Amino acid sequence: MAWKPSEREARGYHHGNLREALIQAARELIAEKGPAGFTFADAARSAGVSAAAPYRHFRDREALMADVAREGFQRFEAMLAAGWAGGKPDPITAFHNVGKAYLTFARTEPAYYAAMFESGLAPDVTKELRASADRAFAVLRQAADTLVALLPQARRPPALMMSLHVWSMAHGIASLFGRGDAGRRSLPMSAEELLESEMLIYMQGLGFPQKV
Amino acid sequence: MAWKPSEREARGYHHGNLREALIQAARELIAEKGPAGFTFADAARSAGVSAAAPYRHFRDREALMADVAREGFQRFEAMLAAGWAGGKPDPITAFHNVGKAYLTFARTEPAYYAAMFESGLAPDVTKELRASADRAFAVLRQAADTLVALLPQARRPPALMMSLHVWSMAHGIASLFGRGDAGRRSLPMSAEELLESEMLIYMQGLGFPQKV
DNA sequence: TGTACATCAGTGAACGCGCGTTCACTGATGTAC
DNA sequence: TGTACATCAGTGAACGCGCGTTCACTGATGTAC
Repeated sequence: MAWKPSEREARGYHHGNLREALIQAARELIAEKGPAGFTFADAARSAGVSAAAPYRHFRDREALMADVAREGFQRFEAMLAAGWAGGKPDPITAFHNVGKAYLTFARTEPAYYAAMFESGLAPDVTKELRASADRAFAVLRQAADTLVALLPQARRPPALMMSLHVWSMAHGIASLFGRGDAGRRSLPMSAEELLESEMLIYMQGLGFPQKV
Repeated sequence: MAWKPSEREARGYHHGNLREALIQAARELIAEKGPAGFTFADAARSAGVSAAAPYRHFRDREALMADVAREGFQRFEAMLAAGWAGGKPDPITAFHNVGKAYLTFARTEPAYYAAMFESGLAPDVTKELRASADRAFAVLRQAADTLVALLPQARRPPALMMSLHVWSMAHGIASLFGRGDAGRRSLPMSAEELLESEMLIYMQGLGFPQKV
């Protein structure tokens, strides 16, 4: 194995990117022990820095948590948008893909997901957090807009309502069944299958054809 | 104001019902500050007892939390069963009432709800917890059994799947919008209306008539 | 290119605090006779 | 009905620990000239 400087030697007195390193450390600790399972001091320790250092970047633990959540919503938005893919190959398939992307995010990024939805943070503890959460929801909302437009005018549900319905399905499944962490409830089918079938039945109820 | 003995004077050396008092104290603290927002010592203090006393009744904080959750599931089961009311006046109406009961529970008992679903407890940290959770779910499951039997045999969905769908809807709405605590996301419609419409569309998709 | 200086982002020691946990104890209660 | 005794459910003092937070400090970096 080639010689590698110790982390401390390598970085010297200044860390260089402590802010991001703390967010990263917080994510790892949340993934390990849940959103309540770490302290400000823990995060500093994980980042290889003294307990006083984080104060240069975050007012307190909550401010750090809010930034983890904000970053999470940004990636969440990107993931949902990638699922939607501008409504390709067709809006209905794309809508199902948004649902899949939702669950994939919750499964592959349980720490972000926990910070976003289970950390006890108020949704508008900061303007930035609120805005990034709204932008993520807007992806779902916009997909719903496109979908309802496929229906004859007389039978169009409110797109906002539809997007809230789908959000609640996906969030319900993700938080009950769809997480990497141990101890979740187990199921006779995958979370993805469960959401897929649920959305299918729901959309049937709205009068959508299976394909467009 | 009439003379009233201080709590300590009134109860004397022995508390009499400390176990229940600690569960009650935990509930109040959870309602105030969230499931992570209290310590074992806090609970003792709230119950008016020394910090060592809880050890006579609970191994640690987690054991106390598990008992709060267990008690919560028992009341939850009762509430859902009351909503179902044996399928009266008709199964479809009764099914909607189960959904309403779900949200009512989450709203009126946010502390129980948090202990049950958001405390980070593993669902089977104790046999008793697991069993009480299963009994609550069984109410929903049994209602679904009754409902699917209304459909022509060829179009019956699996009742387990149906009950998981409805559970995820209700849980999703409850945890995103339907709580008493501050900081939840606000909505253009009530959580109840949202769930009612969601279930209606879903059941339409399964081919249920509006009434039976 | 070199030097002086301001600014920034860390350190590490210190503090007070509350928590979890143990322990020998003690007051109250229940029961055998 | 009274007494002795076992058991139970509390007390309160003590401990070690880690956290949050402040502070004067210092090493590194950037910039003006």
